[in-house]
Amino acid sequence: MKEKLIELLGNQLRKMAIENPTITIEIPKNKENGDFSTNIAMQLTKQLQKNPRDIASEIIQDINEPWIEKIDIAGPGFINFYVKSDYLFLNIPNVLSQNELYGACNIGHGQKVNIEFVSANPTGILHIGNARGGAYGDSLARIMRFCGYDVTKEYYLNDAGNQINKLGRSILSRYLTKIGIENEFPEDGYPGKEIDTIADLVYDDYKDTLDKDNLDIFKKYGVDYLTKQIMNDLKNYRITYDVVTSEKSIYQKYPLKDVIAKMADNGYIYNQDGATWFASSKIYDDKDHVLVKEDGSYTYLVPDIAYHMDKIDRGFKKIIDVLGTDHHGYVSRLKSALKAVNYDDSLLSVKLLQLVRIVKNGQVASMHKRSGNVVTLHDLVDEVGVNAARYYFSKYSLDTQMDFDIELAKSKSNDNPVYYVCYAYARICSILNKYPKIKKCDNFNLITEEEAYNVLASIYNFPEIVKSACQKQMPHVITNYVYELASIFHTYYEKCRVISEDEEKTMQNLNILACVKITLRNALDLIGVVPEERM
RNA sequence: GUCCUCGUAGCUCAGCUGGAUAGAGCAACCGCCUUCUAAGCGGUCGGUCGUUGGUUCGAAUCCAAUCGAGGAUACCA
Repeated sequence: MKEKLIELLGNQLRKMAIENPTITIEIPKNKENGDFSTNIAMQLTKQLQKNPRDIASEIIQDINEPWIEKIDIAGPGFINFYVKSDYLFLNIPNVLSQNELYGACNIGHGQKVNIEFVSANPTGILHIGNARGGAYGDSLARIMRFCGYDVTKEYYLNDAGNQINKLGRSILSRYLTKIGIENEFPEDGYPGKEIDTIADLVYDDYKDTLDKDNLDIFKKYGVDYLTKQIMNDLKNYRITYDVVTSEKSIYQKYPLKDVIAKMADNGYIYNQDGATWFASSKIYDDKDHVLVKEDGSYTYLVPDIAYHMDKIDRGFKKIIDVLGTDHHGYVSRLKSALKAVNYDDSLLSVKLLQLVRIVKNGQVASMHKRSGNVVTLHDLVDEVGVNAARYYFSKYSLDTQMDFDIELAKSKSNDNPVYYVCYAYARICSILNKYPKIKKCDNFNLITEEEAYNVLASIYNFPEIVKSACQKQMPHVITNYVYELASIFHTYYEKCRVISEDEEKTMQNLNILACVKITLRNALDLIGVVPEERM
């Protein structure tokens, strides 16, 4: 419909000798302002040196289309179109036949996209901050896939380096204590309960035969166990990955020496104070950074550069990293580095999410691992369920600083709007289940209620909403939409009885219900929520 | 100090590539269950869009300054 209007307006403007105007058609918030609206007349005021209302009337003066009921010029110069509502009814068979594909499009044209998210180090189990990034990354992936992108969801597993050494030493310490050897727990070690569990596992297999020379065994047990836990927690949160890339494998594929050599060839490397530095300030950064420390070991940046080279080499045209805002300084470093190795850094975009703060008894609590306030993803899903958790985190834009109130989440979970939306779905199912066979209608002459039009108009908008969520890379657009559709549906439900003596009208209403069901389900799927048929 | 993000109703948030009287939910108050699920519906109350300037026919939206909150500025990852 929008396309039709744009074409029509384009023709009108051509008659006025205006070529290639950028016409935007929007759907007015207020229904009194028509079904569709454009502000083109106001945008042309400068160019034409005329008052916008005059331009508008000139544009519309000889429009005579059967499908347009009325055209108004309103306010400062908006052109409002009132379209015959047939187009809403025409959409019904369309929704029913597209079914789980309703709302999908192909603006991605199969372009290869890599979305990396969560990627927590396997040194502990996932917490609530990972829940936010996870919900975002996974939903974005679903949306982009729905829009025709070839999406790879990826987890970068840091199974090497300093953090893992710490992990190994932590487990070793617990193990030694267990077999009665006195030792001190590493000051910078990981204190979690799971460390004890892993030490037990090692003991089960090796009894008391190990000592500090077997650090590699402890590291391996730690990484294996925690990776399994992490993946399991994510799976229960409805997140699965297409690819898990291990840091170790990157070392083999891209020897870190070579990476640095390449940067050196391009003149971005210098030595100072016994360390090897990257002159990132010559590119995007305001500071230089160390790549090889005085003791000869690499900083985390080097494997990360290699890893992103790998992503580009694998042919991805869009590379999206989802990170916490505390990594914000890292972006210019990494982009500089990619440029320094002659890779196209514009392929990489980083989504920064504000950190989740925990509120306990009205107080903002620190969520540091040592503080004991860590809320794990596992517990969260246990307490409130996947649907509520996914919905909650998909509701907010990435740059709101979210305060997560533990008590609220636990005690008043029924206030979560996810139930409002799922309730709409359950109401629909309850009616549809009474009619195992629904005849597809092609005539909706008995549907006259405004509430029904509103439902259909909302459904009609869905594909646009999906596109916009995809382009803006903002899944919360879907969440807001789904709530609105549920609300419009509830109103319709209260106002118009679906089932009545009039069989034909009942059938026509059931067709509408089926469309709402499809749209709700498709939209919820994009944010990882699976509604129940009953509640 | 420098850089980034945010500041919208009592609370939690939408709206931000400039457009029509700034929208939801929660909270408060008033109505609605003999009929398809009341986890619902209808209504009332509630806003100097942090502040001050600027650009514009038009600014919550863009620009500058300023105040406030959070974050980044490691030979940690």
